[in-house]
Amino acid sequence: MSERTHICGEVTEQLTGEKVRLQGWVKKRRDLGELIFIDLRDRSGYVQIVFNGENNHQAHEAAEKIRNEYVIEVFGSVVKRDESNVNEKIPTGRVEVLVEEVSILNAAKGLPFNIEDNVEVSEDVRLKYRYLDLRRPKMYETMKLRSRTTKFIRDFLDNEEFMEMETPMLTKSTPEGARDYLVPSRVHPGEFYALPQSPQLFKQLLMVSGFERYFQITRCFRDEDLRADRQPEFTQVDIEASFLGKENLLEMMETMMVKLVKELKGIEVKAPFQRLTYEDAMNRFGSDKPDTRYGMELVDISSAVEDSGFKVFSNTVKNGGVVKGICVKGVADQYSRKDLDNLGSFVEIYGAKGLAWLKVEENNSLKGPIAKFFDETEAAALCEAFEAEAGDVLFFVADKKKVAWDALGALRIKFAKELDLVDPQQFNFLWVTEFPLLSYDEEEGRYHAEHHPFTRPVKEDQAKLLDAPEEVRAEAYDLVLNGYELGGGSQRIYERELQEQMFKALGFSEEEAKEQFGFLLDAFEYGTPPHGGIALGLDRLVMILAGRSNLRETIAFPKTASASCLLTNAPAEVSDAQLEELSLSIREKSKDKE
RNA sequence: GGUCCCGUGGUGUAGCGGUUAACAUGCCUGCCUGUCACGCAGGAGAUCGCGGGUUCGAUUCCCGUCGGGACCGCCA
Repeated sequence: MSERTHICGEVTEQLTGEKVRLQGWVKKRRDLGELIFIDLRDRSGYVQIVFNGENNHQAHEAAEKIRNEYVIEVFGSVVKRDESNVNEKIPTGRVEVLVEEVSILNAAKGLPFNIEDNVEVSEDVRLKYRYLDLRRPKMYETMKLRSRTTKFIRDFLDNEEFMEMETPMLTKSTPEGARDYLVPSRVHPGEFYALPQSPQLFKQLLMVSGFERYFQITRCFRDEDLRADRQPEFTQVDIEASFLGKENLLEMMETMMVKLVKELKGIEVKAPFQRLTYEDAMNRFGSDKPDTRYGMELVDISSAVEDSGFKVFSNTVKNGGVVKGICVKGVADQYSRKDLDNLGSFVEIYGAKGLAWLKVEENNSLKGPIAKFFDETEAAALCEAFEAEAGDVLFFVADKKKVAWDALGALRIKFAKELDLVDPQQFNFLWVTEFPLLSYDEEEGRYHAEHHPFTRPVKEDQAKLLDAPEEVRAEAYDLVLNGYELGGGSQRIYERELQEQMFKALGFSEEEAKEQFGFLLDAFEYGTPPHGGIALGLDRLVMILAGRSNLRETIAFPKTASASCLLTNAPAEVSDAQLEELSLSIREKSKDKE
């Protein structure tokens, strides 16, 4: 077996007359009897190779045995095709390779599915045979896009004098945040490491150490339920910098994203990015990660309907709730009364008790089950509030603020999808700022950190940390792209006293704080620079760049919705000997044997 | 933890209270010298995810379970 001289995709007219040796996979064999065509594929594309029984009996005979996805090597000459035989659809379609020698490097069984881009295969089959799924050119392109993305980011940050450093994967479980993946210690029976949810503490310690600019493209683990855009292990671009204020950091990130999108997608994005406060984002879009590629913003009509004859609205406002709505343009004819009524069950998912709707007709007249509650003046006021015209449909949720936000925010997204309002070529970056630092957890009866416990409170709000925690805003920022949270970060606390106050606000006793985070508190006493950072979700970024809506498409070997791997069958039971070594015993599973 | 959708030859689908379980594609065999979604002829291939129930009879209806997916909760 000799080395190949070329890759399939580069066999074009320039090579006419040359001898080439190619190696690759059989994409397709077309057997016309004495004449056999094979499309030979490698990572670069494919080229047609020809076996002519008249000219080369031996090679032709071998070709008769070749099947799809065999790996073969051919030696032959590149010839121009007759004008009538040119295949304009592929870059190599003006030539073909006349085979002189062929050898089968490895045969292939019949595959569970064809290696083609337009897969008609269910995802579980794809995942079970992921190594074949990844053979599809589209998957190759996605993985290549991912590789180029990380390369771009590395180069950019390197150029900004950031240093790539590694932090432990076997680390300590901490109380705040997501559920940890635990790793039992053999050496310390009964004790566990945790896989990192993020390198948060370590990167802050690196700031204490004086590295000033750190980054890492690293795996993080969170043992929570999955979603289309959430995997239990995912990759973060983790960044931290000292002496670099929030504004400078955000500007740097904007530059990075603008250049990245330009380089990888050829799309121009303008900086600075739009900024929304958390409150504005929720009020206008019902989401802290709004997709601003389309309108349909939420409108608050609480004050307008406070004295409305429609008791559902007026009573909600009187009881401290809100009435909010969205206007969907020009769809009155597309949705029947029944369709609209059925949307009620959609908003119920988000805790709403119902969805009121009104169709707008000429001269601000309203139509629908609740239209009778609004007189002419009120109807006109509503239409004005929504800038509604004839043919539009108004939807309302009257409830607690959060329910109205969630329900209408979700409805807005649903309509945008249904009505195809989204431009896939548009990249709308924005920053969401001024998140609340803390939120009250009813179940646990204590506050927990919205971002994480190391986030710096806004300076003016610091005094309120212990008296009015819910009013304190965080020096935090989320980067949002097209309705996805791409990343988030904050300026950090770097003074022991403030950090101690924060732990106190979170309901930690002094002992607990010391026990869990003593090393950080101690570190803060040895000269800690002001610092802050951000972490970007690489998988999500690639997903959006690739125009996919599912994270599994951007990860070579992803997990299913129930966090298992169909390829390796992980997770799996382990031997008693392994358990013994780790001083573990498994509680008897409840088996419903009857 | 919860809600919803899906599970039928290798793959993707159709189907129905009693069928010879249909179609496409793939596969196998034969024929074919200009195919590139090759064509033509023939053929093999399915305990209808699993368990239970209803029924004279279940792939079909019901319950459970397992697997896949979407979402709510959860995810600092």
